[in-house]
Amino acid sequence: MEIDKNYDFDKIEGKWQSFWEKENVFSVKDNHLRNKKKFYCLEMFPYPSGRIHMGHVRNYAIGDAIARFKRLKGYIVLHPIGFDSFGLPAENAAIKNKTNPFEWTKNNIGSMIAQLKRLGFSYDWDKIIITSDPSYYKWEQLFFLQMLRKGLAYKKISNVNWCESCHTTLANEQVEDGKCWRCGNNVTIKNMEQWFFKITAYAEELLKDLDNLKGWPDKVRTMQKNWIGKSSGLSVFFKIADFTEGGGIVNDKKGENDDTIEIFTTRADTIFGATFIAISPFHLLAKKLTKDSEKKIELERIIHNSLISKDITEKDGFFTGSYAINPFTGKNIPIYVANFVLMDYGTGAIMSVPAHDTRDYEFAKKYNIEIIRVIKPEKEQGKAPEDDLLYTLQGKLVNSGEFNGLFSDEAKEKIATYAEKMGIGKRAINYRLKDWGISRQRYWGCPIPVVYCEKCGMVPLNESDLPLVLPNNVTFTGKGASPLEKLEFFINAKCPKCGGYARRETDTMDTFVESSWYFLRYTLRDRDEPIPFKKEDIMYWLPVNQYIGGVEHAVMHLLYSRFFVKALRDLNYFELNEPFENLLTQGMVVKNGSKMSKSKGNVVDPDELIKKFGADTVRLFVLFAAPPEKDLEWNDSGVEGASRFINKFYKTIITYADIFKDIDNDFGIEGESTEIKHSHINIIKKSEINHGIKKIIYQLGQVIEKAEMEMDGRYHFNTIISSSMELLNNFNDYVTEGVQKEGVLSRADKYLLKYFLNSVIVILYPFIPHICSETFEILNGSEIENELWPKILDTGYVQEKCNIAVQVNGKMRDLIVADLNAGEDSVLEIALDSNKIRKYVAHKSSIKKTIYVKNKLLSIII
RNA sequence: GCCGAAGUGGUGGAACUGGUAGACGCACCGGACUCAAAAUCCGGCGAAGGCAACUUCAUGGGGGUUCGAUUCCCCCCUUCGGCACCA
Repeated sequence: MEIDKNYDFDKIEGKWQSFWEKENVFSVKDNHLRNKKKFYCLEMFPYPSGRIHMGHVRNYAIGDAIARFKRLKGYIVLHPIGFDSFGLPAENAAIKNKTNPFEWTKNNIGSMIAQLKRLGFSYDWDKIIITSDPSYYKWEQLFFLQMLRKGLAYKKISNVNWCESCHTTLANEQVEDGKCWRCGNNVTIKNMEQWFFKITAYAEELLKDLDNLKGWPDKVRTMQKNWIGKSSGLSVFFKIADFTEGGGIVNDKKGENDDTIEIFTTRADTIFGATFIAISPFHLLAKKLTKDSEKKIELERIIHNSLISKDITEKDGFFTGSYAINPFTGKNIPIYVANFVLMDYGTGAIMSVPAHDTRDYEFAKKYNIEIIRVIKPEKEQGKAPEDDLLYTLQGKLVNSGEFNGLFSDEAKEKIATYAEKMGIGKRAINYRLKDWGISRQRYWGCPIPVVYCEKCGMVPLNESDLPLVLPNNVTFTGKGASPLEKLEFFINAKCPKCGGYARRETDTMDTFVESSWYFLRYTLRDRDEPIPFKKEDIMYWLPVNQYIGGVEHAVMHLLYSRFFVKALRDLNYFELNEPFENLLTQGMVVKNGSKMSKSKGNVVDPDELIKKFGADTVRLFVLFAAPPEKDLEWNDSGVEGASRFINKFYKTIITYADIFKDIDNDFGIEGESTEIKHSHINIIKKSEINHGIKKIIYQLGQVIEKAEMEMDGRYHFNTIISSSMELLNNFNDYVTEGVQKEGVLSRADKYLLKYFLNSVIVILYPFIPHICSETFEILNGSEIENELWPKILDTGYVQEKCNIAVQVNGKMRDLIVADLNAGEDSVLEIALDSNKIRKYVAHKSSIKKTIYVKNKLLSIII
């Protein structure tokens, strides 16, 4: 082949990209390799916005490095890509530009595929997934029906989050700081009928299994743990007193709960200090107990305010006029409606202990409610007099009858036991996690396969009628409800049960549903098979060995996916508990300290960079500039540095290509382990090897080892790359200077130098695959894809001398040279010989103690 | 407010289980090549003092453990992230 003198990245990258594509190099198709060890490498799939941005480049460069490395290590690697193609932007574009979401999405996917291919990622393109395709969401609809049957999907009326700008409801996880996660608009509360997935049924398992996810960052595990928010405590029943200021409650005997309020507390030790009951404005009893017409207006006002915003700026409430009996003190305590009590946590009612809870304290102060102290700090500290009334930590019980003198923990236990014995309470566990609201009042999503029949009510579609295809010919006004509601031909349906008229569900599913199982679908080889995936494939490929994506999905996507896998497991699809074994959350790409965004004008366009420097350079910089979990500060001259290295690398190879042309790679070193030896024709004697070469081969060995370690989960590619740069510098130094000193290269030397260069090429291949494919071909005339990770060679290199740091009284005073593995005595001799040391240590007799770390350090204490 | 992570040269970042702080880049400075520039190559590069060899100080600040601390412990400061009336 003809070798270009100059590095022409366009030509080289184009050549290898079309080779990879034509030969389908990265497609996993061989079913007979199943006895090989597998590796499932997955990056979070993108939304097809139309353009790849630097965040994607980073995410996929990391994934590609891992995938390519594992192939070199002999694994059979599944490395797929797809598009999370349902979602609002397509619909918004349709409204704004009068485009069709199908067309818009299709075009975007097309241009993004081209960009991904131009970056040279080693995807198995045969496995591509497009979630807005009926062949994909058909299975999602099937899962929905099966979950419905199992009670894991259900519909209920409740207060849900509503985003006015996206014109749809949102799941709890999708509200950040009281705002919509997508558009940042303020979220209000609406009372609506909605579909839910019963993720709470798995709360305990989702929590417990976090402990097994050792390959996840602690940060993400903690976030999920806090999100699930398990707390154990006590449910206590407070009887409502018969006599009230308002004239007594009317017990209509409809429910026996009418004379009892159940509360939940984690601080049962403070129950003697409960001086009022606070109930949520949405609590059933709030209406019932509020008789007074003025107070009814109060209640309406508080409810109204709670619906406008999730934020409570000030504590607000009123006395209902009724009292409850504290079962421990027997005293009547007032029942308040309070805006800070959440309806959807616990029972929607609390016992309020103003002396020991900040919120209750604030409320009690505002409404002049009695404050009784029942916990004494273990150590009284000097505090301001007002603060004296509020103490929220644990301590010793006072004013608590027979429980006086106990410490909080013990008291909680005893009080719970007592309550259970007396039938006035029971131990209870509550979770902060709420069921996953999946209804979206939008068009561009997976249709929910149910109808509403006038006679039969809600009826699920027959499985054989799936997919329920999202209609194409839709007009977008951008106003009011989902366009589906106006589509007569879509809405009007036949009831699967009675055949009568039925109205179709017009809500679509949250797009997080598609991303909750796409990693399972990738495993299916033949997409025409009438199944979502094969159990056998799932059991072989899953769990994903390495998952890579942004930390912004720590709770949403990653929690939903874990739930989905458990739910599908319980629908008997497979036996798998967790989808993702190892998780890497990469940092953002930032410029001038802030996230790249159009509004800040600091966006770096990957296309322009590729045009100017090539894909390898962009990838190299992205991996070199920072370890993956950290934010990456963009730096234009840093990219030039990466480009410089790649040019130098290319030049080095072509400069020496001629020397190594006829040197084959099949050789062995005398004394090498037996199983390789017999196949070698050429055995090198250690004595034939130049010392300088032994040295760089030794250094190479250290880098191979280090790279293996990093690729085993820490993935600090930046250190591998910097060591490789050093290796190449050493090589150049050796061939320009060392050879002159040591004389002509023997054949043995050439074997080793070629091995050296090939090894460096292979080490760098995961990061800059195009130039490594090219240079490997130049040196060997074959494809690097058939190559394996380099073995460490023992050339018999012995580092005869080593540097030893000498400290006197803990301060570094000199660096001395000693024989490798020299004993302490001889090292001390050399140290005492040094002028620098002698300045501090005049006589050997003045040494009190020495500490010696072999080949490293001698610490002298005088 | 609560929980968590991180603070190292001008800059991005190295430093495996406590053992030579600043690897490898970038920027900058000097030199070579050139009519000149770019590119490339060679050299320098934490701070302060000194002609110098060298000395002192230095991993956000303060303390501690240790012969020895960027690394372990305690307190504080700053930045970032998560949760935010979850009873």
